[in-house]
Amino acid sequence: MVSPKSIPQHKKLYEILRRHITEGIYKEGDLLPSENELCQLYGMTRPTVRQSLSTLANDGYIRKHQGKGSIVHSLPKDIGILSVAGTTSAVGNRNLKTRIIVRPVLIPWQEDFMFPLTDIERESGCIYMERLRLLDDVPIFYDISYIANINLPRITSRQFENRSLFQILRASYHIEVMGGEQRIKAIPATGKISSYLKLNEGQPVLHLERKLETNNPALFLYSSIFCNTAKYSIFGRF
Amino acid sequence: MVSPKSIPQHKKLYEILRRHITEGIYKEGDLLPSENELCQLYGMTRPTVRQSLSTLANDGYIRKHQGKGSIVHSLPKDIGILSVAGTTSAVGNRNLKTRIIVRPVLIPWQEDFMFPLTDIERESGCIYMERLRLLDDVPIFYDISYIANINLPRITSRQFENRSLFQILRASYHIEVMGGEQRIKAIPATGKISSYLKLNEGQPVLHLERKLETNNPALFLYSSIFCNTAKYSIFGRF
DNA sequence: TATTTTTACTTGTAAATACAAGTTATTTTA
DNA sequence: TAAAATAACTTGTATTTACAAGTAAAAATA
Repeated sequence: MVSPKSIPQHKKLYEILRRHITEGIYKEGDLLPSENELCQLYGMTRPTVRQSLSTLANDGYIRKHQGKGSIVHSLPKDIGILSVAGTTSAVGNRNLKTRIIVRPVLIPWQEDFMFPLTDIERESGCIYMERLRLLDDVPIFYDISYIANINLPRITSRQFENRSLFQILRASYHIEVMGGEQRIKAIPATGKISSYLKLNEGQPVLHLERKLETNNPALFLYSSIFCNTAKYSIFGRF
Repeated sequence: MVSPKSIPQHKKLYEILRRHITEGIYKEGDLLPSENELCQLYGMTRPTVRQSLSTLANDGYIRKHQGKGSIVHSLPKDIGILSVAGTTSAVGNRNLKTRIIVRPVLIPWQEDFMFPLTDIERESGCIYMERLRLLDDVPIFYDISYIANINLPRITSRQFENRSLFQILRASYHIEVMGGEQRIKAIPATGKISSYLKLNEGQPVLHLERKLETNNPALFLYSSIFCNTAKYSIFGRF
């Protein structure tokens, strides 16, 4: 298993501040303590503090302004790495439910997979699952996930109801998503997709094909996501 | 006007390396010179070099590996900030054309604009233009742009054919895009959209509403983009 | 020869220091 | 009072130094 080792100071401060922002201790528009104040507070030097703030800025949690300070720029609540923004009103995180359609099973990779695979991935087999995610009991995401079976013992027997796949991977296997790539297109709803998302055949559906990189350089998370964007938009920052 | 001032060293090196990567001097998978070599080559200290590399990594041009080095991870050719990835084969940049549908004109902002506007933006008026972007003579993007008329003299009389809006803003006004946010949805093609993109009514179209931040904190670039994703996907990295 | 160990090189983390440059509030001056 | 200058903040840039940790090739060893 992965040992905790010693976590660098700049990462510790990053996690502290990120938690303070996401938990609302610092609210949107608030000014963070100045770099020198953070130095004193947490007993670090300015380069170390600046590295934490730099990461926070890159991740979109704050904006830095020379002469002013660091201003909190909190992101909308996200679902995994995706975010939804209501077209009419803001969406809380409360009414989000996850329904499992196909429990995690170990299967061989399909020949014509949407992304090229390494030999190691092919040999390891594919953990496959299908989920439906609902907002206010309206199906929004139909999500097909594919993960190479590399160092993920007992994953097929874990509870995925109302828990993010990312949360489980992070908590149980110390796997963190580092970045990734995706292809986006608009397609007409057909068969399974239209029935799961409760749309008429031919209605437009957003289709995302994504490959996520993790802190394990051999392990990628793949997913094919179909979104009903009639009521909600996908929201993104870059 | 914006004076050139003195550009920081880390930014200079960033630009040099970025150009070397995009121009193919360093190809995908190549190892960049080590940090110490770059220090010697460009007469900088390691923290300065590291800042350049850190920015390159954040922008997705390289990946850093402890003990190994920095590996080039070049992005696909982009169109503005958007990227396209062919579903069958890679797409070069050669066959890309831009057709102006509505030349830049100064108009008042519409009341129900897709993003909230500041008073300064409203008072400044809106530079409006419509463009169609074609790949191999097939219309892919129908692009409506809105820019607040803040310090952009003579912009309505510039040449936009086959030049990116971003290129012009960067070259003529020293405006650089820092980041932004977007909403994505799938909608059915209607009227003008279906005719410009040569699609049947009701066929799925990708709709992006984006707000881009610039190095001028008062200036944002807004655009509403309709994409024909029947043949090509929108490609993104994060 | 094959394995292990060592060495050299890579990036990562961290400190202490200095000055530049932008912002804001205060103070001074007209 | 109102404008201008100043001072006291803020973040930005940059150098120097040191050691930790990961990687890969070279050398030593079995």
